[in-house]
Amino acid sequence: MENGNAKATDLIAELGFLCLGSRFRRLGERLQAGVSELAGLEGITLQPAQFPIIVALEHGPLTVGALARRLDLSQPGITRGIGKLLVEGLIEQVENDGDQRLRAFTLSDAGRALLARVQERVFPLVQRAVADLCEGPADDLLGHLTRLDHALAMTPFEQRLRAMLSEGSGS
Amino acid sequence: MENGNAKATDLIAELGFLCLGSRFRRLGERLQAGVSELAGLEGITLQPAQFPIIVALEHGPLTVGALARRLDLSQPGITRGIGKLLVEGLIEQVENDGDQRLRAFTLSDAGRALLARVQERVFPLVQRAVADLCEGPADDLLGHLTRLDHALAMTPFEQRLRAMLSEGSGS
DNA sequence: CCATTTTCCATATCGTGCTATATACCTTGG
DNA sequence: CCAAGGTATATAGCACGATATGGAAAATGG
Repeated sequence: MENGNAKATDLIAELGFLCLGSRFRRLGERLQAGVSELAGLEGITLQPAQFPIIVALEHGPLTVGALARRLDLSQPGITRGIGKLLVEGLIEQVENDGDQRLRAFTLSDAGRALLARVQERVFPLVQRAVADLCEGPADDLLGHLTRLDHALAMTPFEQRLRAMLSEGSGS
Repeated sequence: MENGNAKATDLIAELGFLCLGSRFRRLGERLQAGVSELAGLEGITLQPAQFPIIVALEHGPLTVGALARRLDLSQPGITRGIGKLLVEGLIEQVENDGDQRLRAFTLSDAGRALLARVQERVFPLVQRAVADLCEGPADDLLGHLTRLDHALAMTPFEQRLRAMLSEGSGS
């Protein structure tokens, strides 16, 4: 998105409940982009969709199917995410003497270190930035979404996160 | 998503403001899938992301850039959507004697007919289904999202739309 | 008036969700 | 004990958001 200002003419927002799917996707895209940029600034190259996976693995190994159920995402999506994390050496396959169909994974030392870093340096900022974003006179869902869209148009999420960075998170 | 029940273990939902991007995308995906299926049942093969484009063209031609600004989507996304609509004969390029960089499009007769059909047969059901989905004790955004996720897990959006179809929309 | 910059659109490619289907392993029944 | 069916994962490919970049037309300015 090169146009930072959503104008007063955002048709998808005007449509309200119609095209709400597009709207959610747009929002999700922007939020993930912000998280991704912040992580990059912290030297963390993880892509946004990998975060929930490593969080899920925090307390012990899980199989592909278990991850899919835990995150309520499709199994092929998990398989893909797992592949990336394996390549980056953040997770390891767990030895398994039993059912040979199962593939369980656990965080590697590098993965645990990265998760700790994420939890210390990234998540608190994201938490604050999103909470800020969601502030305001609570109304209905559409009101929330409109406020979100508008707030994001005024100040992109990445910028909000950068602001938190420089503001008061010096660890 | 083959597992219709989100369990009580949806980690992405548990994470609250963290991973909200993934959550929005998941929701958007499901809503669009429902709309797509409903449209299919009505004999309308449009993909969900095309709806806002044809709605935007309802009141006259727009250029690629104007559409991108109107819908607050990226220009390449619009170019792609335009391409599909052209192939299906739902829009036509407008003659243009002036600036040769501009490409403006307008609804064809088929496109206008389809839009009318969408507005009559699809949008009212979507409106009702989403409104139902969003009902409940209005609280904060996360409450809304949790309710949405949960409601969608209990009864998929497609099923809700189909219910509306059989219920009382016999036009 | 020509060179440079800007604007508009197209193309290439990526990330992340999905479905459908193939494959390999396990389980079960006859 | 083997055939049939079920389950777990992988692969293929699509939809739809995005960014980055290229080419052509227009605007600008020296």
